[in-house]
Amino acid sequence: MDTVDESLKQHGLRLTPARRQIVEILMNHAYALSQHEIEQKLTLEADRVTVYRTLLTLIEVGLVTKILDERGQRFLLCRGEKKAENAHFKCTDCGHIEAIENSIVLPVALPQGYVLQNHNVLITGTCAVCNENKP
Amino acid sequence: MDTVDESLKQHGLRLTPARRQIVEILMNHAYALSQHEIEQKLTLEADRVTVYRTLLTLIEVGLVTKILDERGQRFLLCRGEKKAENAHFKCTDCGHIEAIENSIVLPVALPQGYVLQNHNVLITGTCAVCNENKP
DNA sequence: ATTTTTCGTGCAACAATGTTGCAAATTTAA
DNA sequence: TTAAATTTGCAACATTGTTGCACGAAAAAT
Ligand SMILES: [Mn+2]
Ligand SMILES: [Mn+2]
Ligand SMILES: [Zn+2]
Ligand SMILES: [Zn+2]
Repeated sequence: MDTVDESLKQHGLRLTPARRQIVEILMNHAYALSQHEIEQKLTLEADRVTVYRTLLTLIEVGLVTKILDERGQRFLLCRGEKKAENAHFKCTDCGHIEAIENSIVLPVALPQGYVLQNHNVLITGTCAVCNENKP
Repeated sequence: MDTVDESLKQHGLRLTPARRQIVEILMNHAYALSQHEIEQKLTLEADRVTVYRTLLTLIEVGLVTKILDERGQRFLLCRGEKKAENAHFKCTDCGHIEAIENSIVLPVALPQGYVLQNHNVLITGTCAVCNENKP
């Protein structure tokens, strides 16, 4: 049983072709994918609602997390313990989105009486690759 | 000529009823409004496309900035020099969104070769008012 | 291995938001 | 007051999110 199946089993999910392939796709990408991008990378035929619900399920069990983009949401595998605690960087040139490791985003000083639940940080700019190609 | 008209003039925009009222609405709110919320607060009749384009224009000239929400974008007046450099807080109870003054969010240490352009920080949690009402 | 139960999927349908083209109306400049 | 430039309303379409329900597939029970 491979890593994908183990992950699904560990989270109490049934092994279905759609789940297997979606998790595998997310495993093979270091940056966050939109639902549409995931659909395009699927070799099997899956309805977009299936992809939608599969992602909901994966988030619910903690396998996947999402971040907010200008146009909708983007999904990526939870690595390690942290969910979306990292800031994410989106290159305005190539469009790739990646988690920024070691990014110190929080704690932010919230006003008195406020309680923190979650946060979403998207930083835009240009990545190293794109900056090299056009100096 | 009131503050609204001055702002519009200063940014080289024509004075139209829609622009006047939309800017006024944003001036009277400390938190970010969705396009739909703005529409609802208008007393004059304006097509949603007009609101859409008006907001685009206001952002383009620097009068307004937007932040990303789970469901679309939210708009607020630019105060002072800073655009959306502040973090924004959204209460999951009452839904209000406000800029967090004095929030130290950046600089985030970006990897070598990366260039920063902008950032968007949305923090979710519960606000002081909501926490008082339900302790 | 077969049945039963539980869960996942496809399809249809709808909601919300974003986006564009174009003609009519409005604002500003001449 | 007229002409030029800009803004608006309307129609139309795209994208994404969301739900109900009947059917199919996976896991559990027998
Ligand atoms: Mn798509
Ligand atoms: Mn609306
Ligand atoms: Zn890039
Ligand atoms: Zn609140």
